[in-house]
Parts: sequence; structure tokens; C-alpha cells
Amino acid sequence: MRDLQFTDTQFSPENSNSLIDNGLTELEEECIELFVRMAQLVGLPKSIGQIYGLIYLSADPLNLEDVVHRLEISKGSASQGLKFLRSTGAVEIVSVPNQRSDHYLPETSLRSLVSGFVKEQIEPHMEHGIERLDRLKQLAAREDESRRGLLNERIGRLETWHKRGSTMLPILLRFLGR
Amino acid sequence: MRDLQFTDTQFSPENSNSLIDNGLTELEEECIELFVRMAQLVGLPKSIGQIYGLIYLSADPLNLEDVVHRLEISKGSASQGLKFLRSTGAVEIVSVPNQRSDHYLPETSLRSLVSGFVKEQIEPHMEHGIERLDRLKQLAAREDESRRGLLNERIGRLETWHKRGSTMLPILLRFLGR
DNA sequence: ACTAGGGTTCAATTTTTCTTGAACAATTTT
DNA sequence: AAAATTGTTCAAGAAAAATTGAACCCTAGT
Repeated sequence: MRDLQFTDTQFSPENSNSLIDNGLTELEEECIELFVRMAQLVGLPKSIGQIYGLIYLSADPLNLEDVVHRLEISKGSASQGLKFLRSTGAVEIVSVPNQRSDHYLPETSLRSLVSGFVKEQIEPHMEHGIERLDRLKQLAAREDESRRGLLNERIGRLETWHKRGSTMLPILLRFLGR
Repeated sequence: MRDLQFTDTQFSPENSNSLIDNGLTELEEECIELFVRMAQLVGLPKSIGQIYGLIYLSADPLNLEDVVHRLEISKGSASQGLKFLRSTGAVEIVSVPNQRSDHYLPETSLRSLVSGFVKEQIEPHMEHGIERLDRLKQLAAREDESRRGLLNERIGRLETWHKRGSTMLPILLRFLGR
């Protein structure tokens, strides 16, 4: 019964919500495309953008099946995509009465979205970064006297970048809204 | 004659600059790896990270040929990589006396690097974003009365994100050092 | 005007990444 | 306890992206 409103839309050609090929509204298509681009901009697979885009405009929570059917992607993709979105807090599970399946609602605060993404995708790298820098310093210490000056300067600069980055992130988030 | 100092190093096994397989110092390898990761983190091809990493630690300007030989990558890759790095201002061309070829020096200010990257890779998207948002608004206006509330709220939110993003970027850059 | 050096371009190939779908758990209903 | 529903995992296939190398274009030197 979940897509009554949708089949209904589908069979009303005079309805102003023009449909393209599959069951997506033109509006939905557009929104999905927007998120697909955003996803790709930050190096995430298309499917993740699609899924979030679909959920973003949906009036009521969608489940895995909804996602699979409306987007026409595989269950595997949808499952993995949702898993990722969950892990970054981009979607939230809600339970719908009389429905066994997990349903999803979008997190719509930019702050939370970015913060979830940063925590999952950026911070790990920042941490490894420290070790790498230490290693670089060690190696530089073994270099010829003549090169050491330049090397230390450059590596020092890298450390500065790293520090700036680390202090920058939290500030960025704070500024990104409540 | 450009890699005298290099062949020299290569044939001195007792030299503390341990060499791996090709002509790269362990230090260079490490630095290159660091930049390769950074590149991939922001969605750039490995080769670009390699090239910048190599140039970053180099005491003197390198040319295309240097890059090709030391990194063991194709001329095509090196050329394209340098083109990109030039376009974002990550490397600067300098001319070396008696050498016809372009030589490259790294830009080492984080601010400039990020700013160049943003200008090339982010800003274009931000601009298209405006058009997309307008389109979304148009489409939403045609929806059923009942859904319009939710849609307008969500799309409005997207606009907020966009505005925040646009005002954020310059501030970020400012904070990123001189 | 010819040649060599330096660099770019781009079609073909290789490599990497994403997606699929079928097998498998885990639950819940009958 | 069988059968259905829901969801995950992962090897194989498909798609996308990066890399190669050869053809080509400049410009400088002869």
C-alpha cells in the first residue's frame, strides 16, 4: 500500500506533476540530480546522492523498498547507500506503525550533515596525518646538512597546515549554523 | 645533466638517504604518499598528488622531464598534471638559465592552494547551483497545494545552505592564513 | 627551411570504483 | 517450524576515471 499516492499520480496525466520515464516527478528528478552533483563533488558515489535526494523531498518516511523501486537501483546499492547515510547521520530511522521495515527521514541541518561527513571521512585522515608528519621529520633529520634547511622549512609548513586544518574544522562547523 | 646529484646518490649505498626501487629518496616517497592521499581526499587523481609531492620537497625547480623520469609516469600524465597544478596556482613556472623547458616551483601557502582549488573546482558548482535552485522553486510552485508547504520549506533550506556556503568560503580563506 | 627539443592532445587501454544480484542471516508472521 | 519479509554481504560484472603513448604542434637553433 505504500505507494498509493504515487500510482495515483502516475495515472493522472493531466496532473501538473509531469512525469519523465520512471515514477519520479520532474521535481524529484531535479532534486536528485542536485544531490548527485553534491555527492560527486565530495567524492561520494552517485547512488548515495540519489537516495538522499529522494528522501530529502519526500513528505513521509521511505523504506528500502521504496528507494529501490522509485530509483530503480539494486537492493544492494540501496542498502549500502542507506548504511552510509545512516552512519554519517544524514538520514534517521523512524518506525512507521504496522510496518516492519525501517523507514528513513532526512537530516536537514547543514551543520549536522557536514559534521557527520567530516567525522567519518576527514577526521580519520587528519589523525593519520600526524604520524606521517612525524615520519617525515625523522627522515629529514637524516638528510645532508645542506638540504636540511629547506626540508625542515617545508615540513614545518606542512605541520602548520595540519594545525590550521584541525583548528579550522570545528570553527567552520560552529559557523555553519545551529 | 639535470640529475647528476641524483645518479650520484643512487650509487652510494652507504649514503643514509636510503633508496627504494626507483630513484626516489625514502623521504620523497613518504612526502609523495602524503600528497597523494591529500589529493585523493579532495577527489584529484593520484598523479597530481605525486607531482606536487615531488616538487614540494625539491630544492630546485623541476621540469616536465624530471617529473616523468623520477616518478616514472608518462609524459601525458605529467603534462596534464602540471597543467592542472598550474591552473590552480599550486605550482609556478620559473625559467632556468640556459634551459628552454619550463621549470616548476611549488606554491607553499596553504591559503593560496586552497583558494586556487576552490576557485577552479568549487565555485563553478556553486554558480550552477543558483540556477538549479530556481528551477526547483518553479517546479515546486506547480505542485499540489497539500505538498507545497513541505516542499517550500525544504527548498528554502537548500537556499540557506547555498547562501551559507557562499559566505563561508571567503571567510574560511581569510582565516586560513595570509 | 629543416631539425630537434619541449609540450599538448586524445583515442585506446588499464585501473579503480560502483553497481548488481544472488546467497545468506535474522526476524516475524502464519 | 515453515514461510515470508527485511536487510546485509560480497564476488562478478559494468561503468567511470586515470594513464599511457603516439601523433602532432610550436618555437628556437642551425
